Amino acid sequence: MVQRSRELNPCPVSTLTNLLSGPWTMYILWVLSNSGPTRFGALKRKIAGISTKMLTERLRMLEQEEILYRHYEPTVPPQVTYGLTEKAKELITILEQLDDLAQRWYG
Amino acid sequence: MVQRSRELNPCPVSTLTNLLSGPWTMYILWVLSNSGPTRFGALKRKIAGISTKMLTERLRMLEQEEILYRHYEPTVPPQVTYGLTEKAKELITILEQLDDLAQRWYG
DNA sequence: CTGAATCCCTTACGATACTG
DNA sequence: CAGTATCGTAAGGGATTCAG
Repeated sequence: MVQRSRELNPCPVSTLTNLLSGPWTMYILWVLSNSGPTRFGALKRKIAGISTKMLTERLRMLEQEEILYRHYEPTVPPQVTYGLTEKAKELITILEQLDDLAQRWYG
Repeated sequence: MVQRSRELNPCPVSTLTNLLSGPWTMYILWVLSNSGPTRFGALKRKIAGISTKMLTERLRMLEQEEILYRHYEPTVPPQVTYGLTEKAKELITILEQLDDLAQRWYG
């Protein structure tokens, strides 16, 4: 159900939370927020335990929502860099508040 | 992975986002926030499509985190009411911001 | 290096039936 | 009414392999 489409569920909040609810999603945003634009391999290393499949899957999804961008450099070997868009930064602001809360509750 | 325990993952934000990432979780909070304390059956009706199992499961989890409380009234038939705790209200504040965002992005 | 494709196994989840 | 118990299925996600 994580992947309910926007069409099937017209509620805006659901659209957003369904997106964020995916595994690793918030964590990916968090890492990109702290590290700035990051290449695929580096991202995978920073997110210990994530599989290639999961990482690409989540990146595609976030890219599609224009929450992050993908920059492809056709060198050999190719370099692909992911970074947050302006849209993402609004989201990050909110995630930072979640972080504050988490610190107080569990920190 | 949704259910990673607090012990295994010491990061506070992960603890919180793992909790919120569960299916229906945010939606349940949302409904309780809008409706005030609500009985089990009513809750189930308001959250169209959720199964009994899922609902109880999520409720137990949120109760354990003291994000909501469970009030049992031993009448016949028994009445059980769920409501948000003070802790939850901090969370709701943040969820409201997510709502704003969602409205602007998808609304 | 950055993925796409395949296989395979686990578990999450829904449906159903039953209890205090 | 408010759940618990059991079961079966669908699919989510890891490991691995291959490709541009």
